[in-house]
Amino acid sequence: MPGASQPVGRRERNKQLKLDRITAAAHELFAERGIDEVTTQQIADKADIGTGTLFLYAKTKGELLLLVQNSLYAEALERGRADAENIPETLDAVMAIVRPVVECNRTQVDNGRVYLREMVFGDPAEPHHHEALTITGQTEQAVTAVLRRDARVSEADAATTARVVSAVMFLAMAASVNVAASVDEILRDIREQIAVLLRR
Amino acid sequence: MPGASQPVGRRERNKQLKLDRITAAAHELFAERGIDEVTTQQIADKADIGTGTLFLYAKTKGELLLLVQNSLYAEALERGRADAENIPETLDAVMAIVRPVVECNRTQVDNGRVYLREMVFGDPAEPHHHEALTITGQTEQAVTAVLRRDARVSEADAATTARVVSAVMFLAMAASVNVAASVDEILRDIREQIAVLLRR
DNA sequence: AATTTATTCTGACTGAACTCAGTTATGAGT
DNA sequence: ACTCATAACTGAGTTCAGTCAGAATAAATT
Repeated sequence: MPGASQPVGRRERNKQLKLDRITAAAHELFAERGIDEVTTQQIADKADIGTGTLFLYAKTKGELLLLVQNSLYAEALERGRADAENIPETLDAVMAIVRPVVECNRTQVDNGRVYLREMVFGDPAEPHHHEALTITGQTEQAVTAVLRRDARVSEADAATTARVVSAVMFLAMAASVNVAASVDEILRDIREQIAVLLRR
Repeated sequence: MPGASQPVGRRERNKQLKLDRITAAAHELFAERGIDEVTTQQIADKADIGTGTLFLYAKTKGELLLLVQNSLYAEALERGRADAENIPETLDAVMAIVRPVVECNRTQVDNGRVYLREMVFGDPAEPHHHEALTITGQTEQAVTAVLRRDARVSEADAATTARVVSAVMFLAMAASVNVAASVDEILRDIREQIAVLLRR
């Protein structure tokens, strides 16, 4: 019997099943109505678990959003990373990484903004929060990698520049000034700032 | 009789008095315990008004924090602006503007972070929120003015660069990674990023 | 001065996130 | 199979920000 080396009891299986149900329920409701129009009670009901149980799997409602969205951002990053490889010009390559992230973020504006809010102000000790930060870190690394190909950017500055890019992205997506802005408008906004950053 | 041109009735006077009491109460309690350890009920009690009245003067608890702290940030900006005037080196001059703001923000870490959170994610239609954004705008203008003195920075780029500086400041102060960081550590962090931004 | 109108105040109430003491299910030991 | 210990679950209960229908007060009008 394959896999018998790791004895996985009913406990583990049930836990995984519940987590799956919670993730599915939260994902669906958040996508449909936006996080602010959904109560934790509704998620618990849809996942067919008790109220208290929900909070065993995610300490806060915000964590629940991170749980649901992290994988989407990870995919977006992967797409951007691939796109960037074939683009020689530095600014264009950086923007190739940025674009899918912004698109992902703007699928639902409210959810996107809450996601960012949780990332910066949430509790880093929580697992889903930590994963979100990891994705941001990987995004910065991808940008760093692109910058290293550019002779104008000193090796030492690449990582710092990537952090700045990250900060610019964050504010462009999060700022209430931009709540009504389209993906392209936000991308233009970000591009302008990164252009100045790279101009030397 | 001077001032009779603007008839100020009991209504107006009472309103001002109440606003003053609310501001004082909130200021004191927030400073003492931090915003998260204070309930709106306690503020109302201390200001000697009803619960509902509080929310006539500030729509949310967050707005209350903005109401209380805006003037402090405005003062910090003024100090920085003055300091920057006598500093010829661009990076140092920018940091002279940054420093008092960071100091102000770090007087009480939790309050400082919530202030930033409200600024980015709060409702821009609210008056105190709007004022906070104005102060940020003025900070960016002060940075812009300093940058314009630098021949390396093109006139057209100055304002954009100032926005980037603003984004860097925001994240350095807000990020949970830095909750335990000292003012000097945060300043070093910001300086490093701005240095790269200005290196050309 | 009395009456009407408009504004401001109020605290009991609501809604929703999150908790916790008690219950139930699982697996280990005998 | 039975017992015990531990982990997982539960929903009534708590807390607190924010609301709202009605009371109170100030101004305007007669």
